[in-house]
Amino acid sequence: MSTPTLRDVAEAAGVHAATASRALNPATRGLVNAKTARRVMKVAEQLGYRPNPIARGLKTAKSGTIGLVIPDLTNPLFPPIVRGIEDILEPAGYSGLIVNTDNDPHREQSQIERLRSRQVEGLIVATARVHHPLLERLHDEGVVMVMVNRRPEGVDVPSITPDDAAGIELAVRHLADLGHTRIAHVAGPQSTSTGVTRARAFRAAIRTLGLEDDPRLTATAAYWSEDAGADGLRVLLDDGQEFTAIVAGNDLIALGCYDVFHERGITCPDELSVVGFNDMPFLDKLRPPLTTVAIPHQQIGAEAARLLLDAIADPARATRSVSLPLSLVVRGSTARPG
Amino acid sequence: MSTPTLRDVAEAAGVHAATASRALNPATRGLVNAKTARRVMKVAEQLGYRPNPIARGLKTAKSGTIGLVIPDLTNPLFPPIVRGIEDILEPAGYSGLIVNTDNDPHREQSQIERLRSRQVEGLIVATARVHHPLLERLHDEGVVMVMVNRRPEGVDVPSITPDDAAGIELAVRHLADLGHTRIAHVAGPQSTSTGVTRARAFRAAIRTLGLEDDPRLTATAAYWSEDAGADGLRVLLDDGQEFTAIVAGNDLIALGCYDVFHERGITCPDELSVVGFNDMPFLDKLRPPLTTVAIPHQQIGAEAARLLLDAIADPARATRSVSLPLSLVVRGSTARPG
DNA sequence: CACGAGGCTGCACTCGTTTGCAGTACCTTT
DNA sequence: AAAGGTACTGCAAACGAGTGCAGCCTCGTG
Repeated sequence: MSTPTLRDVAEAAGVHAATASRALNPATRGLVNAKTARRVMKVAEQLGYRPNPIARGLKTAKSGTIGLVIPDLTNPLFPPIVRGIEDILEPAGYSGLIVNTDNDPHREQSQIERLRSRQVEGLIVATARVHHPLLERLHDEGVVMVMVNRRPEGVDVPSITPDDAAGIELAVRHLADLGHTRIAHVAGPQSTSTGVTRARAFRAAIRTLGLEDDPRLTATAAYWSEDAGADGLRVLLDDGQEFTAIVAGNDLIALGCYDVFHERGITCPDELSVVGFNDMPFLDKLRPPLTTVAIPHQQIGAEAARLLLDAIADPARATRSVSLPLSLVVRGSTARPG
Repeated sequence: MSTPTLRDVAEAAGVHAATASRALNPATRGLVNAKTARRVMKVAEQLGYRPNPIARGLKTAKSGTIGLVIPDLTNPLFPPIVRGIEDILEPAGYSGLIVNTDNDPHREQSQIERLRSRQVEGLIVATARVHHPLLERLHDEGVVMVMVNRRPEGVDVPSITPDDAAGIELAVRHLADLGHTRIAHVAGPQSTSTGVTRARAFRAAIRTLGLEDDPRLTATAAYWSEDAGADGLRVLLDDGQEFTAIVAGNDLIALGCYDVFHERGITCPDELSVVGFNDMPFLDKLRPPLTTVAIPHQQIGAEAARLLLDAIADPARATRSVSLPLSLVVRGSTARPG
């Protein structure tokens, strides 16, 4: 026979199913005789009874699942975030349902529909599009959600973001400490909020540290990609700019810089230092290993899950947002200027 | 008000809930008058009706979910597999529930318990332990499952595995074609089935290609790790063996070889060629980019999902197992012998 | 000793959907 | 015109657990 039901337990313990239900539920256990409760629990244990969450969900309108909306699990950015989320969800008795949107708005919409029809109790959204009417609508409909890696615009939704500005300052300060004075920035696309924030933070850090604040030392990559990063650095180089260090908008852009080094016979870190952003896996395997700003992905995920659970428990609570501190991982791509 | 229920639709369409149910379900639609069916469907559409899978699951004892048991999502091996699985599951109306075991048998057990109590209809297991009493028990209890990356021992369960032997032969043949005759192998731990299979395949390939079959050209790494790989190569080198190319048990071991090259001033590929195994992400970013055998991770996941869906649809069907062909990705770490 | 008050427990209904069975109406056939 | 079929449709009972309500028993109190 298959898994025992509540009735089986009740029968075996010689009580009514209702009593068994109350005995097994810590919240209602006080309503039943302590001795009876113990007996029921023991029988349940012996029979290996597991409450059927589907049946429970039907009655309580709670599914015990939450939806994780991400662009693509294959992007190494997300697995640690997901892991962090699951680690919090699991002890709380929740499970995560992952959907990939591939950054396609239609897919995103239909995937979220799927999640909603599966009765998820909340959403953790990690997709990156800036303006987002769908999310506004969901929020209006009372769907509980939390955003990750991006501060929502207009919508009153809690969010978890890395403190980009502080991270950039960490990078610049590290280079300044090494003795660099002319530092360049290959920024990410200025159509993304991260790209803008980091570029702005770069200039701010340069100024507060009293370094040379030359707008010509900033190039912009068209995409968050290796190729675009390489192009960005080439522009700087072909422009005849002089600099001894580069702060890249993210790790992929830094990898693009590596390609240009190779192509033009520049040695790193002797002639040019680079620091990346994100701390993707395997960066320590590069030659030279890349110095980068590490984002606490797992912690971000965990924090997001905690926020969501709070919001589910008490939807009225004021939305709060968290900005997590970053750290610098110093490896071999940065050194004193030659 | 919240999402409309089947009864709401039925009422709005002027029929009984049972009729609405039949009209909405393609399988039973033939039982109801075509005109009525159309009306019901139109009303459902207008009201934005979404069947509640929880209620449906309660009645049909099908949850529409399947469990994905993996050691750690953070390991870059798994995201593509998971992605491949989800891509098949989704159009079939299923969702995957991911759990991480961290290779801890206790955790594995409790996680699988969790999945079962959530009424998953099947399991895709990608954990690596060799002997596995838990899985045998589950199989005996009639739990439908599929194994990934590992052929089950003793248990009669379908599995999807990469064709390791063919992959190794690809690597050896590539090196032979380049002109190498004395090829070494830094094997993975011989306590793992993959380690054994690949080492055996290596010797077999050497012989079929008529190369020098010298047992002293094989060293064994104690773990699937960079350090262990480095140690393996050092043994070979210190032994005074002569060879011009290395087939590494996997990419991490190959990375270990890179470390030794660096440490002893050996240039790759001029003095020594290397080929890895797995095609981890970012291998193309190394200097030199690593030639390696690529495993079709996503396809493996997809195939596993297909097999599982088949098994769910028809549990009686004979278990079949699939071995997927691999391909060689030629990059910069292999060249003609100097 | 009678009565009221708790403390427990059981009854029965509910959640939203599916499905066997019974019924109705209409059509065909003899 | 009656009998039998067919094509629908409705009724009601599930699935497994949660919960308001009523009833029972027991104990304490006046």
